[in-house]
Amino acid sequence: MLTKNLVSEKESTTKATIFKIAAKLFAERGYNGVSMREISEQSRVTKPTIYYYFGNKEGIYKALIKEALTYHTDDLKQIASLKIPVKQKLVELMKRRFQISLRHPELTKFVLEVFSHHDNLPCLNGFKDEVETHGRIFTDMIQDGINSGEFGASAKPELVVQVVAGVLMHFLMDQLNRGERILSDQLAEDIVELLFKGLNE
Amino acid sequence: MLTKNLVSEKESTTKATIFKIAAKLFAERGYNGVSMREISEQSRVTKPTIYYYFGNKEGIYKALIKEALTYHTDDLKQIASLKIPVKQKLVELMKRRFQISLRHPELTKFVLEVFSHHDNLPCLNGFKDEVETHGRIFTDMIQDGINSGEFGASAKPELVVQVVAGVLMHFLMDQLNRGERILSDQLAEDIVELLFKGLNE
DNA sequence: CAAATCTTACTTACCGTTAGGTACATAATA
DNA sequence: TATTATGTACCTAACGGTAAGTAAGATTTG
Repeated sequence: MLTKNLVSEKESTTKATIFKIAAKLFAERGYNGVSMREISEQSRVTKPTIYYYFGNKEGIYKALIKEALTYHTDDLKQIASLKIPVKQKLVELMKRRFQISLRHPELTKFVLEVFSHHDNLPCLNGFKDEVETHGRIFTDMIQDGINSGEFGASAKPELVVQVVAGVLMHFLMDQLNRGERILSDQLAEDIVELLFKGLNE
Repeated sequence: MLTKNLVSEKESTTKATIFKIAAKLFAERGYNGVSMREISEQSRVTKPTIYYYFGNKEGIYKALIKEALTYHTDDLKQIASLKIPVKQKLVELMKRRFQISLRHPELTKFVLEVFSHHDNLPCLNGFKDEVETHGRIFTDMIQDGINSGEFGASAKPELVVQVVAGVLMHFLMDQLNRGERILSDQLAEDIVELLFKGLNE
């Protein structure tokens, strides 16, 4: 278990309320689709209160990204350090990402937004290092699998990373955009199994 | 080759100019990140001219999505009808998507936006049928591969579709967000080969 | 101890700017 | 001349942001 909790799970102070409402709205309609007025109204505080706590619009947005990114990177680090086969690490990663995505869909949206920044917002530039760190931990993990002989040597590590990351993100996105629940521990296992065995078996 | 050309390749009428500029801007900063004023200025026409041709802001956006979606669906249909192994169809699909993404990154962004609608824009609801059609063609194609024994029978068809689609979209997205060129025919072949053989070989 | 001051957490009321959109005049074309 | 295409000038609503003020508690000071 992670030591650090999510802000969105903290006590219901004014700041935390704004944080949670903003997360929900930004996740629903994106940065430019949400106004400060709307956040303030739904948070049942006045606009300047938001500015008091977060400085400006980018301030809240960045705070939300930071929160989500830090959580996911910490989680990945912890998985990477486990003493289990790499294949199991992939399963564990998928399971956890699926779970957090079900529990905190808003924050998951922010991570996806940063990793696949559709609209290039001014805010996202400051997080390249974080993203790179995340990517490096992931790459090292796959490389371990190849080095130890667990994965085939013919597989190019960077390619594998991209494929796995792509599949993971796709399923997260799919869940976020649907009503019904599609993610499950079983699905995580099935996906990794398919990637491992390939289409031909 | 496809019979239908892209609007963005048509002659340089006022309407086509607006269309192209709008595509570029929306792709760069998303629906809410672009103003009609900006489109009009960069197109070097006045605002009412845009309204004359497209009705309102959603009008241009929908026209762009329609264009991109139709093109991609037609292309997929054509690939599905080819008399080659399904594995080769996947390679062909990836190659073509890679190529179109390099030649028309803006329109590719619209397709990705519809398929992975981050911000749920009001405009996107009208395209669910189109998306479903696209998905069904794709699913049928994979099912063919399983039926014919080309793919392993143990693989669940829906899962395979999701995995392949996820990987494809991931690489398209990655290309769109980078400076250097990463997509190539060779990469398309490598990806399909990896998916086919699996990680263990 | 009490008056004065500072600090925190907010609100009221407003700013200048820009958003999407349009009524109407005019130019070009057929 | 009728229709199509484009420009001028403007509307209202909403935007992000802020200056100024305040109620309540903590802290300092006489």
